[in-house]
This record gives sequence, C-alpha cells and structure tokens, in this order.
Amino acid sequence: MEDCGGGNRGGLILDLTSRFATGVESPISLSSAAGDGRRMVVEMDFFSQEKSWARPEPEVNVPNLSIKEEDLTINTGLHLVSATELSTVEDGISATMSEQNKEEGKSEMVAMKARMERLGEDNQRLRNILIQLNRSYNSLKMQLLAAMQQDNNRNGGTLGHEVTTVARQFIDLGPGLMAPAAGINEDSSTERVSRRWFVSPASELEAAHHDYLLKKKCCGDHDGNGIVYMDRGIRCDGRSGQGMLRDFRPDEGWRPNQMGMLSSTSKSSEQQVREVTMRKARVSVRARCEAPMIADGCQWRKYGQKMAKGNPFPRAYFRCTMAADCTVRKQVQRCAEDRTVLITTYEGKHHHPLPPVAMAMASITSAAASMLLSGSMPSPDAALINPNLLARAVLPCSSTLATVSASTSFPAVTLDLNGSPTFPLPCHKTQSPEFQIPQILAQSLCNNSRFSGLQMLAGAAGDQKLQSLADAVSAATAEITADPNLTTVLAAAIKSIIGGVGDGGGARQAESPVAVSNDTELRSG
DNA sequence: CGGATTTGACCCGCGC
DNA sequence: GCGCGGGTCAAATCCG
Repeated sequence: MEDCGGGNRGGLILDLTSRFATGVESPISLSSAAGDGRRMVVEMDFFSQEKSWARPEPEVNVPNLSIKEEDLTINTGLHLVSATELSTVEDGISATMSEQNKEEGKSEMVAMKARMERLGEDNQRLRNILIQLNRSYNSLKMQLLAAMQQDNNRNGGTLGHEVTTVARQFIDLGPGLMAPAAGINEDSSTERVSRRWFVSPASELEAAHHDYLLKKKCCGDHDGNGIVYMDRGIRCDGRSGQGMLRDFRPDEGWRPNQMGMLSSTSKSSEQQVREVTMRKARVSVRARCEAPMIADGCQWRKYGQKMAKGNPFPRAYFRCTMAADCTVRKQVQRCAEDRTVLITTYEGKHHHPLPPVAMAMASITSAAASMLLSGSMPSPDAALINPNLLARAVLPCSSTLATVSASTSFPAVTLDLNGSPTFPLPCHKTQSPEFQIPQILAQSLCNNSRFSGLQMLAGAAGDQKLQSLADAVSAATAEITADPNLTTVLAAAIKSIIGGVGDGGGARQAESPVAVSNDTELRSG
C-alpha cells in the first residue's frame, strides 16, 4: 500500500501492488485514511459494475457484495501501473540495496530496471489504446444518439416513446458509468460523472420493463397499428391450424408473411426502401455459449433448418414472434471451427415494443446496422466495435471482450462476444479501432437489475436481513453521493490513475462472474 | 387440441 | 441455361 493519492492527509491510498505484481484482474483498492485512524477501502469495478459499499457495521457476506466492517472497496477493473508506483518500487529497490550485498543487488537492480522499462513501454502502449478507445467511444455515442433520435422521429406514439425512454437510459447511464475513461482530462466531468454513477436509479430498467408490460396490457394487446398481440406473441392461420405465421391486415385478413414484405400498408416508399435496406443489413453475434440459443430477450419461432456448406452444424432459422408483422429474423449456427461458439445473425428491425433486455440488443444491432449502411464506418474492413455492451446484455455468462468486424460482401457486422484475453482486439482483416460502445452500459443493465433485484427479493421474501443489507447499500450510496469531499477525492484518485497521461496508465478488461439471466423464456432455447 | 418444431420441397439469386 | 447454395414454405409430426 503506497501513498500515491496525495499523501496520507485524509486523502486516498492507492494499492496497486497486487495488480502490478501478478498481472491478474485483482481490484484496485482505494483506501481513505480518515483522521481518526479508521481506514476505509473502496473497491470499484468500472467494467463489471460490481460496486459495493458498507458502513462500519458488522461484517456481512453476500455474493458480489464484499462488505466488511471497515472496508469499502472500489474495483476499477483496470490493469494499471502508475509512474508513481514505478518510482516507488525503484525507491524500494534502492532501500533494499543499502541492506544487502552490493554485488547481488547490482545485478538484481539491473534486471528490475529492465523490467521497469518494459512495463513503462507497456504503459505507454496501453495508454495509447485507452485514448483511442475513448475517442472511439465518444464518436459512437454521437452516432448512437443520432440513430436513437432518428428512431424517435420515425416512430410516433407509444412505440416512439418507448424507444426514446430506453434509449435515454442508455445514453444517460453511459457517460456516468464511463466516468473513468470519459472524463480523463476533465476535472469537472470526472466529478460529475462519478456522482452520476452513484445516483443512477437502480430500478430504471425494472420501471422500463414494467412500463412495457403495462403498455402492452393497457393497449388491449394492440400496438396501436392494428397489430394484434397474443399471449405468446404469435398469430396463426385458423384454416390450417398448423401454427404458420401470417400477417394480419384489417382489410385483407391473414396472409402469408413473405420475406421482405412489410406489414404497414401506409409506409412511404422512402421508408420502405430504408426498411428493406435495414432488412438486408445483418449483424452477427458470436458468443461462447453451450445453450442452443442466446437469451436476447425476444421471442422467436423456428421456421426452418438447413445444413450450410462448410459447416457440420445445421443452421436454424428463427422469426420474431413478439409482433405479428415483425420482419426480424435470425439465424443460429455453431461455429465450424469451435462448436462452443454460437453465431447468431440478426436481420431486420423490430417495430414493436420490446422489453429492456431485448432493447439492449435491438438498439445496438440496429445502431450497428445503421452505421454500416449509412457509411459511418469508413470502410467495411475498418469496422471495429468494442461491444462489451452486448456481451453483458445478451450473454451475461460470457466473458466480456468482444469485437466487431464487417463483411465485405454485404452489409454485415459481426460482434464477437468471446472473451479474448488479448488486446488489441482480433479482427478478420486489418482494421483500426473505429468506435467503441462502453460495456458499462450493458453492465448497468445487469447491475441495476441485480441490485434492484436484491431489494425486490428482500421485499418479496420479507427477509429483514436482506432488506437491511439493501437499505445499507442504499444509505451508503446516498452517503457517498452526498459527501462531496469523498466523491471529489475518489474522482481525483481515479483520475490520477487512469487519466494521468504522465502517470502511466492503461486499460484491461476485467472479467467478472455474472450469473446467467434468462429474462425471457424461449421455447426455442 | 392448439401451438411449436421438423424436414423435405420449392423458390430464387448468383456464378459459371 | 444450369447447377449450387441459401432461404422459406408448409405438411407432418411432436409435445404439453
């Protein structure tokens, strides 16, 4: 534990040694030495959002909430080596030198110096990556905002409102939760986003989901466009009774849901062209998953299966059944090279309310498709996303690292959710980072749900211990939010680690154990 | 019995 | 024009 955060005058103590020594994703600990001698450690995980807090009360053991009597830990999830630490280590070496044999010490010193130099180079490299990622993130954020705005303009009424609501959740949560990376060079923003982080309502998503369910119910299972929802989100051809999908038209009755035929009879030609184009855009998601399908929050119905050339595993075809006229389809196939990798290809765009979990996927795939089609990517070959958002939103059980690449033959994006420990991200062809989606957004989905789930669970079960824990977490959150000094100190400390270009820095994605969440029951998987 | 899945047939675009 | 492969249809079958 070294004093790297502005001395021991009630400030923060940054412990980087374990990370430095082992190179594993152990949390960075920030210790606040209070004037009365009590110590407070904060562990923050910027990526997994496994934030925890405890008052100085008896130790409580809860999964993912390491609450101790005197420790509050914040895990940054970053693999960092600061210049301060480097010098500190060198100081330590010098001190050691004076006590040991000079001959041995000399060679050891040389070796360690060499190691320090290598680490310094690594730091520089990581720092450059971080800067690049930050730039890409900002770029993507603007594009995502534009896409969301377009959606909002296009979809009036209820649907539009829902899209807007959920989209804003994304945008609002994003910057705040990305504080360490987004606010690198701005004191004020760093503090602001840090605060935003702590005050993010834990139940936003639950509220959104509830809103969705309420809306669906209130509308009498209509979406306002003459589309009829059924309990299982599917309409059948009454004549055949075989469960085949049909589009329902008020004027025409049921008719086959043809590929590429859009349901609305009043769509402008421009809109139709756009939708047909969107229909052609494909977004593939590669995820390491043993299950037959990833839980993306939508309801799907299998309508075909085929053996594809060059792959021993069959390709299954699914259609979205959440709305009768939804043209969204997806293909699911195992990777020929690695059967544990599931490749899910989405095509089309939902025109109906989606639960938040599904919205996470839909928004990103849609945004990716839009960007691809609008030419926001300089070239298909140069497309690269850090879709950790999807990694968490779609497949919470997966590792976090993910890549995006684009096919050259047709508008398509591939999101690779297989946690690769390497960095930079592997791509199909030579690419440069183009934009980044903060995984923190998706993690906010998981985390918020989890936290509010704790509260809900406590409330439902009447478990006082759990309830008191939830209350303690809430109170602590409020406390840390209300304390500008602590927030400021935390922000400054974090900034000194992450943002200090001169202090060295870098990023490394942290893997965090996340429970599998099946928000939607999929009969097909 | 109703709804989902299976699976062979069919359609269509593309390359040669 | 023909063959191939991808994608979809729809009757048969399965399942709860």
